[in-house]
Amino acid sequence: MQILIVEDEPALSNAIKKLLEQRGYFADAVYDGDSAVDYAMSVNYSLIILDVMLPKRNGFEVVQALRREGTHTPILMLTARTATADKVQGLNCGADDYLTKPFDTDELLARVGALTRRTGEVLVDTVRYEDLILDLGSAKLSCGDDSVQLSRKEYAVLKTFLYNPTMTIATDTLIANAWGIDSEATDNNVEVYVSFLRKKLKYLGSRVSIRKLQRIGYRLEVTEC
Amino acid sequence: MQILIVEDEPALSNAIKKLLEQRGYFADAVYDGDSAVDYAMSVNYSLIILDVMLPKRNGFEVVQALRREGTHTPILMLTARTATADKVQGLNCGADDYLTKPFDTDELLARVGALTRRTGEVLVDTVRYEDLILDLGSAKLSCGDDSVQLSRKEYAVLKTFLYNPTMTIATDTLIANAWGIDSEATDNNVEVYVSFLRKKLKYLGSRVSIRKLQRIGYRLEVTEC
DNA sequence: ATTATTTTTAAGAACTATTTCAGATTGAGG
DNA sequence: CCTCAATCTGAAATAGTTCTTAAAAATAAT
Repeated sequence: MQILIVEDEPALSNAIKKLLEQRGYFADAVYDGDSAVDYAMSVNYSLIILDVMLPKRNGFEVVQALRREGTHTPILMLTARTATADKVQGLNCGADDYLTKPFDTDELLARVGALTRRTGEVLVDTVRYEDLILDLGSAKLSCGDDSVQLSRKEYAVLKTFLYNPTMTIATDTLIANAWGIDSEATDNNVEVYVSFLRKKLKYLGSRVSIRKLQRIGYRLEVTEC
Repeated sequence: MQILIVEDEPALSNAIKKLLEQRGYFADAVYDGDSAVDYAMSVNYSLIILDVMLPKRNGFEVVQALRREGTHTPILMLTARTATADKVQGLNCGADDYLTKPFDTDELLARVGALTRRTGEVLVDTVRYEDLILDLGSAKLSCGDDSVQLSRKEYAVLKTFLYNPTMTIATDTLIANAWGIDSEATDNNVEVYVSFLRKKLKYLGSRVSIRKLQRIGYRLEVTEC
């Protein structure tokens, strides 16, 4: 369960991130409206927590931009004021819920829970492909009777593959998804993590392997037996 | 789709113009910075391809002038050097992408595609001819049930053939397309790659073969069976 | 604060692609 | 039929990419 936090005040942003991670969510944090749109368009988040007051583009503009692009990800808006006007404007322009600062952690978690649970009525918490099952909650990957725990990055990389099992995925796309759009990560980071994942896939004895197409990208491959 | 080429070296300018026109773009060419600004302000181009080194005003000055005038047309900068400094300066002053010379035609077309696609347009992802299917995403060539992976250069050469399946293609054209407009590649490079491709076509059992017309060029040929 | 785990960085090995070269082969013109 | 230039092909040399490992740095857990 992946959540995007859009909040320019680092202290608050970190606090929310930590809180969510404690509860088993994966959270990315960005600090302005433009990055928010970039991230939200490239990663399939289950929820976006969005401050109204932001550099570059304010929260309302971000919501509008995302909805215009066809993203249905639930959005929880944060506003510093009690102003009902903000609430109305927020909900009008496409947000799903809102919360005024300061709020307590229980309240935040309750709303996060409500909004993520709602995603598509059916709660999808695993991704399957061939003989692999990835548990999105615990990041545990299993194949038959065996299973291994994935680290956060391993999970992020593998998830990109499993969501696009037939596509060849460019290294840059993997970096954008797993490390972040404007990260400093290099091809070598991807190589290392692909290597980790290959080791785990081999250990599990899966039919699925990760193949490299030189200078193009990586793709899942299924070996018939 | 209208493109403005700003390049003072006539050979390169013409080559780019021809290439773009082959792909269905309309291209205007100008040779100095002042004309570039004049043209860009009076015609609504979808893209401007802009050399850094220019008479009268250099590329950076042109970008700045255009952005100051409120033009948002995407700009692709060309620079002769690998200098990252140029790239940074270019992107800082408002260009959207940049390319260092020498570049090959695929790379140019890919970037032109990326920059003009923002304004809509669909992406074709295979080319077919007779019994051959070339997957443009993965550079995989298939024929019936069999398929082989092509290398970068094999792909570039074969694609030129498949885009012009009935034409006789001059060796120089192949060099320009696959190695780059002002590259050092010789006829022998082409010969070697044609040889590689013939081997793969034979392996696939395709009806298509590559025929040499002495001193003229190469052409695809289909053998009836 | 210490320990364990994850992530990043770096370096060399292994692998793949490309270029170069030399000899073999082909084909046109005498 | 012979000769010369053009073309083809295989092999070696070079260049470029990807993989793996280990150690360092950062982060999380105890």
